[in-house]
Amino acid sequence: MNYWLMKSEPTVFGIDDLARRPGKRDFWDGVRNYQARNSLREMKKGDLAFFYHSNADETGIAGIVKIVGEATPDPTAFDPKDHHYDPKSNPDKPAWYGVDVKFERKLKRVITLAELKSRRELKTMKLLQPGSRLSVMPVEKKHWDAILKL
DNA sequence: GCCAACGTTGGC
DNA sequence: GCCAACGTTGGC
Repeated sequence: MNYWLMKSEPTVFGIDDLARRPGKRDFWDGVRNYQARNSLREMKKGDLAFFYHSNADETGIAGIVKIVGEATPDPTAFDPKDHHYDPKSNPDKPAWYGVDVKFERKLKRVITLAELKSRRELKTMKLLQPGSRLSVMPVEKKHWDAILKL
């Protein structure tokens, strides 16, 4: 079982949008970066991911989602009307993928980026490396556990 | 709104 | 293959 971190802007799609429909699955689409895409394809059913709010009033980890469906081609890449449309992508050879996620729980409070940065034990997290802008990335178990203890 | 860091594109 | 120009991400 692996752990992940997935970013979204809460004004577009936040943890509350998931919390509103418990038990339902949502397709995590719109990822258009190859490294992030590769992480999506490595995800297995049952993996857990932190739901991270970027560009938010409170930037940080807001909740946890469960991966309930492994990577399948992202249909928004083929839809000219979609904001994430990729004119170069070809349905016969899909470049972009998404996974199915399900709401697991909200954290009692948002664990802010500032707090994550302040923790010595989290220094080596991928999220905190300078210039790290990936919207989907792996989280080491030791970091996952440490964060849940905050 | 600003801007640094990064990814992508395209000319050569 | 190099690299400048441009677009995007995301913190502040």
